[in-house]
Order: sequence, then C-alpha cells, then structure tokens
Amino acid sequence: MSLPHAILTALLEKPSSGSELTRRFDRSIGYFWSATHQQIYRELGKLERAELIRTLPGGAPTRGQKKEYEVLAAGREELVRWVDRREDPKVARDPLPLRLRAAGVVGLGDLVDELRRHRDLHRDRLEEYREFERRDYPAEPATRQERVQWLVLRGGIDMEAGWISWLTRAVDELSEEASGRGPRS
Amino acid sequence: MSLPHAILTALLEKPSSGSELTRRFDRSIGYFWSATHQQIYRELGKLERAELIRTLPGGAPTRGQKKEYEVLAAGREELVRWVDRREDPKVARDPLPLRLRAAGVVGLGDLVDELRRHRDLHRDRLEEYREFERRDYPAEPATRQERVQWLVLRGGIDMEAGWISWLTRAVDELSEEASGRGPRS
DNA sequence: TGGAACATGTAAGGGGTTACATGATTCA
DNA sequence: TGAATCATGTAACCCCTTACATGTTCCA
Repeated sequence: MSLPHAILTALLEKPSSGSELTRRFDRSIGYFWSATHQQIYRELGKLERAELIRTLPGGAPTRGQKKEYEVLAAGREELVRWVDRREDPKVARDPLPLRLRAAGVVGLGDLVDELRRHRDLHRDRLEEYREFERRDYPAEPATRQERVQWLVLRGGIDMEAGWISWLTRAVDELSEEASGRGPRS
Repeated sequence: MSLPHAILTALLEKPSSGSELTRRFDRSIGYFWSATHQQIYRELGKLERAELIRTLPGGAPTRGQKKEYEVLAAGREELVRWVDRREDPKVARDPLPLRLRAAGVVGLGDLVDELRRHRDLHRDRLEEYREFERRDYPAEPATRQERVQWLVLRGGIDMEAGWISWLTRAVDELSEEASGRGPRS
C-alpha cells in the first residue's frame, strides 16, 4: 500500500496530472519507488473515487486532455496515518544475488560480465544522483521539507555506493577464479 | 520470474520438501528473497507440471505427508539460461524513505522513533548475519559454491550496514530538529 | 493535413499477501 | 483419545508488468 501514499505525497508537494506524476516518479521519487503510467492512472482513479483527491476545477473531462489533481483534507489525514504507522522493514528483493547463488551450482557462465555491466550501470546512476545533489542542494537546506528530501536522496546515493562496492568485490574475486590469471577490469 | 529459479537453485543444492524449502528461505536464501509456504507450494506444483522437477521415488501421495523434490535435467538447463540472461537492475522498493519524504510534507509525527526502531532491527539482523559468517565460513572457502554463497551473505551484510548508516544519520539530523536540544539516542 | 509526440485509459496475466482448510504425526 | 504441531494445499484480493487502444496537441 505504498503507491497511493507516494502519489498523495507528490500531489501535496505540487498538484499535477498523471503524466507529470509519471515523470516525477522517474526522477526524485524514483530513488526508492518506481511506477509506470498505467499504475499511476489506475491509482489516481481509485484515490478520486475514495474522495482523497479531486481534479482541479477546469480540468478537461475528455480523454487525451490533461487532468490536474490536488489532495483533499481526507487525503492528507490518510497520509498522516500512514506516516505514523508502525511497519516492519521488508526483506530486500533482488534477483542478481540469487543468480549469483545459482551460478555457484550450475557454473558461472558469463555472469561475471553481467556483474561488471551492473556495476557500471550503478556507477552511472550514482553519478546522476550526485549531480542532482550538487544542483539541488548546493547549500544547507532551510526547510524541513528540503532537509528530508535531501536525506532521501542521500539514501539513494548510499544504496548505489553499496551496490558498487559489493559488485566490485564480487567481480574481483570471481574473475580470479574464472581466468586463473588474476583480476581483470 | 525469480522465485521458481530460487527454488531450482535450492533444490539443486539439496533435494527438499516444501516445508524444508520454506525454512531454508527464511534463512540463507532470505538475504535477498523471501517466500511464504503458500508461494512455495504453488510454485512447486507449477515446476512439477512443467517437468522441471519431480518428487523423489517413494514420496507419499497423500496430503499432510512430506514430499521431497529433486531437479530434472530440463530444470537445470532452465536455470543455466536464467543465470546467463541479461537483465537490468531493478529500482529498489522500500516504503520507509517514502514515509520520510511524506513526513517532510505533513510533519514528522513519531517517525523518528520509527526510524530508531528500524535502525535497531537492522542492527539485530546484521549481528545475525555476522554470526552466520563466523559459524559457516571460519576459513577461506574451498569450493566455488562456498565462495559464492559467502559473497551473497556479505552482500546481505553490506546492505544491512548501509541501512544502519543511513538511519543513524537520519535519526541524528531529525532528532535535532524535533527537539531543538541536540541529538538523542 | 498528416504524422509525431503527448496524455489518458483498458485489458490480460502473473506474483505476493493473507486467511483459511485438511490430513498426518506426536505426545500427554 | 484428544489437543498441539507439522505439512500440504485452496482461495481471494491486490499490486505490478506488458501490450495495446483512443483521443489531443503540435508543427512541418
């Protein structure tokens, strides 16, 4: 039940249409959640039927026209309840370590190359996040909202750095084994 | 499509029944994937119908009796294909940073306490993983399978350490704000 | 005016979560 | 023999993913 609350948060930060929300999920919210436009439109419909959000007056009723939404008081109250809820951490879910473990049984194949590729993709993402940080938080943030958004961004940065560190070690140890000629790359 | 392959891996490592698999998922495989017994039984049925696994001869046909499965050649081949597949990294999905971001808009409430609670839970899990490491890998592992399993475990350890580091920083910065009296705890 | 890009929406299929059900085993 | 536990299994619901569909706006 995180998507509706992520949408409520985004709409409180700034009233938006479905396509704008999709773009914002690809960017700042995407550090820890992703959503396709289909999910977002379906969820917007649900939230509107539940009277937690409404379309801004003057919204076009037809298909293909932008429809802007804003959060109603009931929506904000629901979000407060969600923030204050006690909820245990979920186990991370990532196929790559699983594939590595499978490779321990059936052989490495080209998996070390795949690990290198992932390491490089994470490096790219890390660089992108660091660029966001330089651009959006050049100085100590003033408001609580900015400080919290910065914290979340640094969570994304730490996460990417962690992956890179682990993948580097894995590539290092496994390429020794694969080649017998010492680490590559 | 990771669960069936996680099950194939586990069964190759050691033929097991559904309940045994459930316990093994709670332990070593669970660093990066979790599954309930319902998921596992459903998936075992699918894998058996697809003739990727079979019940060991002498398995009891009735309900309530243990049924041990082993992997067939086709199952191993499917696992090899999965390991060699090229698949991009997924975005992490975690509600806690989202809740933090929501708190930036609607107010912190008791969220800092919740962050402390999560930090402590991650500390417990980290300690548990480190205990596994001490117990299961006291010396340099000899086989590829052991080295890979150790790498996966260290991935879990790194991940937990990353969470603890981030949560500590978040608690530190936000408790200053919440109290105005400097960091607590 | 016609094609490309944009915006919203529908539908199908699969995985995950939760609640519940049934047979077997164990043991007081 | 009856309750507790174990092992397997069924069912319902919701979210996520992918493919596809329809209307609008922009612009060469």
